[in-house]
Amino acid sequence: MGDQVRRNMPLFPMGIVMQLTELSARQIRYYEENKLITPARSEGNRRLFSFNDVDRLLEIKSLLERGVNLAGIREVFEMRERGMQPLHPYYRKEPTEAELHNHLKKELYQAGRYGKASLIQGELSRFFN
DNA sequence: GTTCTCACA
DNA sequence: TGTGAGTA
Repeated sequence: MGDQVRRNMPLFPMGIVMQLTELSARQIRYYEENKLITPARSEGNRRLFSFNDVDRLLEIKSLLERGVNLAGIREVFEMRERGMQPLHPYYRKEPTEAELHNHLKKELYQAGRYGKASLIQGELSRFFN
């Protein structure tokens, strides 16, 4: 058995994953709806999460706390799966206060010009990569 | 007892 | 996102 298959082996039920990630069942199911994770199912239709699923949930939680929305997170995972770069969230460089302020200042300016502040989060995902 | 889907005084 | 209903 390779590590790859071991990582994707369906093992944990909802309750365990909730404790491991400190996310509510509601949130976990919601992220699944958005295709951020695709846990397997038991015969009784119970979700069975793999080690990778838990890992991804922790990343989702981390990105969410940094202001990235689900669409942005989807892009992050998509890029990684397309083998663009071995970018691991923990290797990613944290933006400095100055960079962040400057970036938000520009975003808010653009948002003001077009009247859509909702673009901020989507743009943010690119900034963090 | 736990998880699932669905829906919202 | 929380929460309650009614199941499996």
